[in-house]
Amino acid sequence: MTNSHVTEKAGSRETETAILEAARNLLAEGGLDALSMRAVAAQVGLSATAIYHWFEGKEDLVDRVVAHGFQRSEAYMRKSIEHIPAGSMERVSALGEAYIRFALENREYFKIIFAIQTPAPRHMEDVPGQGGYRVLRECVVEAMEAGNMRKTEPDIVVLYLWSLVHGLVTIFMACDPQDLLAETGCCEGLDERELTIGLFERFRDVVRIGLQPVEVTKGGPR
Amino acid sequence: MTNSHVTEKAGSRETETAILEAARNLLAEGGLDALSMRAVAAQVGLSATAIYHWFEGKEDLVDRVVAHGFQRSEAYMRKSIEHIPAGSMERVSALGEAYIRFALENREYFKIIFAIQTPAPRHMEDVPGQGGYRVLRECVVEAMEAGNMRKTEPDIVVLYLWSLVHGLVTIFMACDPQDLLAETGCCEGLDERELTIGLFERFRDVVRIGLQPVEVTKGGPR
DNA sequence: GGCGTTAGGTTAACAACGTTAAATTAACGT
DNA sequence: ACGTTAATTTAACGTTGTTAACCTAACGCC
Repeated sequence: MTNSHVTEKAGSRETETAILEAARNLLAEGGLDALSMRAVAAQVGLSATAIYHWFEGKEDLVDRVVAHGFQRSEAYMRKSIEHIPAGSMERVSALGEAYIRFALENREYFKIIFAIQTPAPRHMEDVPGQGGYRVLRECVVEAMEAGNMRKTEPDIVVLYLWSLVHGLVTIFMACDPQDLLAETGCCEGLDERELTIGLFERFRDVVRIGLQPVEVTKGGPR
Repeated sequence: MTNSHVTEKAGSRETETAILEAARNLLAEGGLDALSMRAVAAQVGLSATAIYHWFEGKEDLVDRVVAHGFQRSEAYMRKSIEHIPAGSMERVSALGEAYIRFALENREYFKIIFAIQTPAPRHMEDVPGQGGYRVLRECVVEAMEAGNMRKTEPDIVVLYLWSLVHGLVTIFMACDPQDLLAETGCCEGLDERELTIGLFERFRDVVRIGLQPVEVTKGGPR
């Protein structure tokens, strides 16, 4: 070994960790296009091919980066609701907002989850925290048991809520609907984050009414 | 010119069209990874660099493919609702289902809309049919005017519905939640399309209650 | 001490990619 | 015949992910 850069840092797993960290940083700063094996290697002070000792290939490296991101997002969401009473709709709502905030604060990472062309869809059980599904489901179940949400299959409700926040963020990352919303006056002077979260708050009434316990809607037009 | 392949087909715009068609076919069959300039050129019977006469570069080619896909999706959706009475919630619902069907029938194309790392989000006004936004807004406005949906800013409702179907499709394309749904018994023996549409139908009650006109919910817990 | 083995790298090379620039050819108008 | 234009090809470049051969230090064993 001739490279003193690595001599100082090398340990049994420290190189692997350094590679992952370099990959994450490159992704965060420059997106997927910036994430090349040569760029990662340069950051760590190795040759590009040294990475193949620790990872199967680029796809493996990216998968590992993604998995770590899933862990961080779950931790982020759990932290954002830990001070809110269990069983409340406020907790469910705060989770939705946390999902959006995490995505917007980690947009490059968030993008690649759904951008990467895997041969088959990921199995959710293999994903850390199930992509946020687990914590959302806990909150939904609690709200149902507390009588604050109508009782139905929790998984359907979880998918409904998840689809909603996920769709909102995804659309905003790909398209700029500000010109569409100009008439509503709700986007003036707001940056993307404020607008996205503001829209989510506008959705909350619809969601809350749609999910309120059945007793209240019995006299409805059904 | 030595290539008889092109001699037969060349016209002032026929080459351009052939290139676009080849790109679409490659994308549909093999996804974004299969879409290289050399592969497209081989399909048309040209050298890879001939494409640069017609397109600025690969990005331009893909943008054109995407724009065409947007047009097709709008036409698909308009066709799917043309026999359903205007102003009805059924029409809104059918639109959501059509969005999902189009996405699942054109998954590779659908994926690249949101996978492509554009420098900035697309301006919706620049997108043909505004990505489906326009036709959905028309239906929402009609439903509100007919008294079948509560009156509020149409654009908020449109974004709510769009986020929902878009999120559902996007999640399903990236993840496989079947193992999560095993307990609910709603996914047995169903393929992806049936499952996705089945879930969308399960969402409809929530959506309909959440969007019903205000008079009915006045006595609610608000 | 010599040898074989292993871990963690480097180097050399390859195929494929998107792209630029120069060269070529056919068609047209004067 | 000549100049111009459109539509291509060819040659070449830099970049990418990757494979395989090679290198070196460290270790354990005889």
